[in-house]
Amino acid sequence: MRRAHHPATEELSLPEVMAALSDPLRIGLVRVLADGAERGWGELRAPVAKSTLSHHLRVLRDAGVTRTRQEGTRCFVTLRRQDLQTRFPGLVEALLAAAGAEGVGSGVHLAPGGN
Amino acid sequence: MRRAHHPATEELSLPEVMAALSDPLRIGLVRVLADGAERGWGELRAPVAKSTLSHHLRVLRDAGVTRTRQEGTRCFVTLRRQDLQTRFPGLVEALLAAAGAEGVGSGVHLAPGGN
DNA sequence: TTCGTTGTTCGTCGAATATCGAACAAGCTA
DNA sequence: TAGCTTGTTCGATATTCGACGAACAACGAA
Repeated sequence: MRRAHHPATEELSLPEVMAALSDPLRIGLVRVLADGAERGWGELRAPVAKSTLSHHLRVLRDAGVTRTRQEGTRCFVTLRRQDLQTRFPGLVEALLAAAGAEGVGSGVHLAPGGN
Repeated sequence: MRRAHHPATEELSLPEVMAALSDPLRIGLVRVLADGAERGWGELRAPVAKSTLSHHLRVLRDAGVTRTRQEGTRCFVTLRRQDLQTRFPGLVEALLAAAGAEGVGSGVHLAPGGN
């Protein structure tokens, strides 16, 4: 579990962010994180193998969409909403609104018990 | 030169549109078309082979981002801004603003003489 | 130290993408 | 009809992506 790299705000790449946000599962993850709360990795439920989920979270992290904090053997994920808003104003809001209206990424949700 | 398929407004897929807009060259094409004017294919200049340009225009068209009209042996392209705004409000505006600020897709431009 | 938990990384696979040049097709034009 | 122009389509490559299971690494607990 090497320490993950997070691009600085000024390093965010628009095409990279757009690409990260072009997958339904990743859009679902962003939706789940949209309320700004920090979520535990294990709290995230998606219909894919955990290695696949790890991959998608890495794509989001590498693009600068999310931030991962490590605590012991656990990880916590947050949406870098302010950073994204600074660099690409309105983009995430528009995406979330559209995704919500369309039900994109609805396969992703949180563990019932708040696990 | 078969007649191209254009998805209806209600058929636009958010992930597909996001994917179409995740390539610098395609973002550049959208920027060039952002003023709403219809542009001739031959007017578009990009640092790629014409078959590659044709491919990118097809990706945009298939995703519903642009509309292609054929007139004789020539093609004219427009941005489907209203359709996109209807389905994904604010998305294209946010993208254009960010791309403009970042200079994304600046390799694409119009032929000097308006060809 | 020995487990058990928690994510990451690795190796692999098939599908998709970006790119090019060449060949092609559809209309004009001579 | 014979060219010319204009894009599209067709291979051919090279690369990337999404997915999986298995192996691994880091840490806490027993």
